[in-house]
Amino acid sequence: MLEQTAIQIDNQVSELLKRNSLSITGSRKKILQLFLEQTGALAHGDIEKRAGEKFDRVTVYRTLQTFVDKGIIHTIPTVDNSIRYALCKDECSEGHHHDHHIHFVCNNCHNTYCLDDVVTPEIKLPKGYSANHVEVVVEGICKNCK
Amino acid sequence: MLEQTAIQIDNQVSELLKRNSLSITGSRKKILQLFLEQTGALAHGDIEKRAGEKFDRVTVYRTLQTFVDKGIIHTIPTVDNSIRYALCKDECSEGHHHDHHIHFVCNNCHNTYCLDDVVTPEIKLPKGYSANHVEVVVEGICKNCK
DNA sequence: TCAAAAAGGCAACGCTGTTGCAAAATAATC
DNA sequence: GATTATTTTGCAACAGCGTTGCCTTTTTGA
Repeated sequence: MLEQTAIQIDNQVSELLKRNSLSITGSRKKILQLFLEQTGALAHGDIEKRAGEKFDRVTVYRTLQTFVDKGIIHTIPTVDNSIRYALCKDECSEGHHHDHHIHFVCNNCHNTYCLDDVVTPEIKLPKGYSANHVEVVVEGICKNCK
Repeated sequence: MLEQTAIQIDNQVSELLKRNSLSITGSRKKILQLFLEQTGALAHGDIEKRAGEKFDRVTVYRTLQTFVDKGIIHTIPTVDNSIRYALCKDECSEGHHHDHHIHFVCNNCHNTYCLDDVVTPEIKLPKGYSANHVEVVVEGICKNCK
């Protein structure tokens, strides 16, 4: 991956916001940047810590909600009941998430990763049940901690 | 399944508590009964509503925690970030849960079921990742709502 | 540049889950 | 069956998360 200058990232972020017809504001740019700089997923707490000195708690909540609504990020359920957020791949659009990948939580570094190349398996359900969506969360040790 | 009299259930509950070397108290009996009467899983809120008139919020929390510690119930993560609890099968013991089944959340009746017969699939992870535990939650329509 | 619209900040609130401590219930011993 | 030791409960208080309403500030678009 090529190194990007601050200005390039800034442009990338603004582009992304425009494409989703969102106003370009400080908090949105800052929070999107956090996601772009980050390989794993972010908990609300992480975001608040890193962006919270400049922005209000409420703004962070509202910004994340906006991003989820627009299909820019998606949520990941975790066993410890703390929602995490990660960037969606481009196929997602407003009100239509297509996160058919699995999620991986490292027990060592506690990062959450979207394993985009691992497709959720087919699950054979008992008679009478029909599936809409399958969520798979794997816990273990990630490649950086092994 | 045979109908059980109130006394039979009461005995069953007391037995279960004794087997786990727990004191037999009103709240524990009441909450265990709720689980035995119920096919699906229970959210904390459900339990508080149905047992909360007689017992304090805190007692419900502590009772559930005790049951989880003893391996009597297990937690189920959900997409909406509300923990649910369900009875463990007999193989579970103190500090050692073996819930290798998948969980099903109905989008219609919002019940959560343990599908004990559906085993969690093998997931092929990318190089460097190793799995400890796999959690599968399927959303859809259950057999009672189809 | 200016008005309209959108977003942010602040204060307040409700809900969830936790902790410490005293009172009550249960278990264990005689 | 009574008495003591242990466990559990209820109460009060608290911290954290997430939300809402309202007013101010920023952004947009004309």
